[in-house]
Amino acid sequence: MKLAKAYEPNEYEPNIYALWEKSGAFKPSGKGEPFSTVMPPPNANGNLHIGHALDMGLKDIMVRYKRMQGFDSIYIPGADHAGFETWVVYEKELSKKGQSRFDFSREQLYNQVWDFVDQQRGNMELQLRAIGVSADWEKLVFTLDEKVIKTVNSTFKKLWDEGLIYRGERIVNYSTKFQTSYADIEVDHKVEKGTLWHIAYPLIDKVGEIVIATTRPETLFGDTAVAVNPNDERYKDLIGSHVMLPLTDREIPIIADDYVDATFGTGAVKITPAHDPNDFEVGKRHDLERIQVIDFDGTMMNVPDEFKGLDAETARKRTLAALQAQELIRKEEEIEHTVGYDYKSGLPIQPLIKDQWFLKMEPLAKRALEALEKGEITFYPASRQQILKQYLRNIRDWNLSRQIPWGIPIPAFQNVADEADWIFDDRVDQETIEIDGKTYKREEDTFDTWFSSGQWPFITTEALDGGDLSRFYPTSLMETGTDLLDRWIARMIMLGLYVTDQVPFKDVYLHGMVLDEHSQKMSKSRGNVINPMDSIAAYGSDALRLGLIASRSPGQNQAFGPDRIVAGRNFCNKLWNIARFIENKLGDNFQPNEPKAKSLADHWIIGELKTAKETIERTLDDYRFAEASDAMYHAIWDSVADWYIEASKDQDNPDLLAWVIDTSLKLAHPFAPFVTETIWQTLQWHDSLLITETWPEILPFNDISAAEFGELQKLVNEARFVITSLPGNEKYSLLYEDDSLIEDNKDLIKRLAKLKDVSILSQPKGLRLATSGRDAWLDVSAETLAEHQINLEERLAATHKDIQALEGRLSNENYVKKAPIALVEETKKQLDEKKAVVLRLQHELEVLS
RNA sequence: GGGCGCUUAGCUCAGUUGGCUAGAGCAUCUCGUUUACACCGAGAGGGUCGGGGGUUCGAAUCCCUCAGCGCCCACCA
Repeated sequence: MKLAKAYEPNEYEPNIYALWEKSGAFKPSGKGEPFSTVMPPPNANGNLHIGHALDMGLKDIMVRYKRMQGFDSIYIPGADHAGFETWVVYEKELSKKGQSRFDFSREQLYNQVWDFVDQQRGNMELQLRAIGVSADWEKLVFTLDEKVIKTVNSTFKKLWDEGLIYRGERIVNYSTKFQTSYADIEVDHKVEKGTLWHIAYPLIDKVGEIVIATTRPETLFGDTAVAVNPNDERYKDLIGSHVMLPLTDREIPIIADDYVDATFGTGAVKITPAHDPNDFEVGKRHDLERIQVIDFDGTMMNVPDEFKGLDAETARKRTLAALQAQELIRKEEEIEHTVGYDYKSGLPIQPLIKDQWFLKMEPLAKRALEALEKGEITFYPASRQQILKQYLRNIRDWNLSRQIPWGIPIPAFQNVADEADWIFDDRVDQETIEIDGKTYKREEDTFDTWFSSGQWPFITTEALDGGDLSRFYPTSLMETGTDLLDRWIARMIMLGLYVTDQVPFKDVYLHGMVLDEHSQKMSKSRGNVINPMDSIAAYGSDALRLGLIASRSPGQNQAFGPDRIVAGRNFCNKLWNIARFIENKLGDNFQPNEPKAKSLADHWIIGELKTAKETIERTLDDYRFAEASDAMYHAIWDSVADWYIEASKDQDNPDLLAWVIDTSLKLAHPFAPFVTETIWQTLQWHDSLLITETWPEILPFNDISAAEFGELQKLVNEARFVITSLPGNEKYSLLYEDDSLIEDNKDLIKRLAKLKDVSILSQPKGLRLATSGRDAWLDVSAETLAEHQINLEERLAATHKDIQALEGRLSNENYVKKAPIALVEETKKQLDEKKAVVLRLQHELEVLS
């Protein structure tokens, strides 16, 4: 088969992927040590972004590498219903149609979203194929699959039975925009400048007032006390007396509580148990009433008529105006404080009281910490483990319930006759159930998405049922973005240990964010988003993968631009053209025999590929993707293409040439799967798939012959350097004196250094190639030589400097005594070489003068 | 307030037990169409590795310190 002049990835990629998939290459072999990784299920609500391409690409490199190395390997794909995230997307769709969630029943909504997601999922899976993930599609798990729900429910029941689940009224982070509560880690905390208003509350029992300080005056209507520190001398006498709550006719007490910091503000705090977590706790201690004044939709309630229905921000302005009118504002102070924002809408989060399901985290976190202390999981980069530990040490209970219909229903029912009586039952398709003559009503909330995602490794590997994938649990590698350390990694470790008594994975690799080429975050609003599908269409899937992993280190955010993709594309084309040359050279009917090194170049290239192979193994085993890819890239481009292919034009060893292309393709395959497989399929001596080929074996070679080729390279390099530094574009001949290495490789040297000729002579003549250490000259004319004198002097000076440095090192007694012997020997050898160069240069200068 | 990270060539970044002349991609300059490739080849220039100090025979790499930048966590109203 004749290959086109340039590699056109789009012509081949879809067919190659179909070939792999059809052949069953993605399935585990069932032989060898297991290697497994699970896909962080992409949200089934839209398109993949560039981060996915990196995420999926890194894992795919490992899976392909391990597969070729003979591991029983699997990459388990997934799709996430992404409860809240999808819900937000779907609500937008609804509002486009002029509809809202309130127009439908829970079942209707669930079904509508299901259809929406089903459609999106197909699209997403196509995109994953375009990225080239070698995932076992038959094992795909969707987070709303029957088996997922079953496992999630049984985990919930276990937690419930063991007293780790509780339901209660708590202050929760509430999004008034999306009308659901959030987990603590879903709140964006921002430090901002704000105003601390000092407001006078008139005393009732006594003459005077007490001044409280607050940043949220609009919640004043929900105040049920004023608190001071019990040891605060200023207010000691006032404890137990009452104040009149401004703008109302309500009397509230002044109480003492240690929570109050006497040094902050005025030392007196308004207590609003329904709208502040601290006040909530104070309220519990003092048995205070909770008055909700901000409704779940974010508008004011239980307030005087003129404030009713206002949004919180407007209510704040009006409240301040009303207080101003009554001359109750004593002071305005600028302060820095943190404000919680809805990570999705950007609006402030309202702390509101709601009955919610909570998971006690402390016992789970404790086990996770123990496992981390024991080193049961290795982190890349290691520093992230510290951050995780810190998170686990300060963990708070997890609010599991979300007030959205899209998700796994919480399997709980409430006795209609007894509000406090909740039971576990998974018959969530029924609104009410009867048990022992009692009627129970279904919980309407769904689980936080991360509750199911947190069980992902043992769900996808069917570890609990002993399914045929259970040999892959615990999984080998968990690879995801640094941003998911707490919300996903931590929870998988905790729930994994809780449910399976094992850590869910051995290694965790975290990648940083893909930023745009100016290190700015990619975002639609900035318009700097690189769409992976567009890149693939323009440059090919391999180019994108190569570009993404180049120069990237774990946990580090890194800029990424078209330059890197282009470089990847160019590499693929280089590989393509190496193949074109070789196929052309070998002919259509070639069938290789046992490859064997014959020429110096043969020995040398085997050595180069050996080094590359070992470097790739060493780095990849340590997840140093960029270094591995770099080693592969330069072995193929610099060694195979620039030297070996050139050398092959003057020699004939087809068996070895075939071995070189085969080995190159194998080494490159994890990094550039499509182009390597495409080429493999065109090589007529293969009837296999590269994807399931074995990792290359290196042929025996002779070190000395390889080193001799290195000598030739040195000579060629010097000739090239000297020729380009000479004026004009003349061609020169190389003359040599009794040198069998040159004699035997005349044609090669002539070709590589672009010489007119290479010939033996009896008398030295022209310009000597001094640094290569051989008896070789270029036939440079006397006039040119005179001009060249300066060049020689410069080189002599530079060499002298090198000698000085080397001698300095060797004259240091401690260096000779303490440095490794090999290093000292190397230094000595270098010194000798440099000295020889000086002699030759000096000789040249003498001849010239 | 705690924790983590970054500062290396014009740009974006690698550099893992401290050891040859500190690397890559892109960009720049010179030359070149020799049939694998101009998505190319040959060559070159460009860095006091943020500043200062220390440990060491030897530091981009380890320690201290200063400066600048970024991220995460934290209920002080």
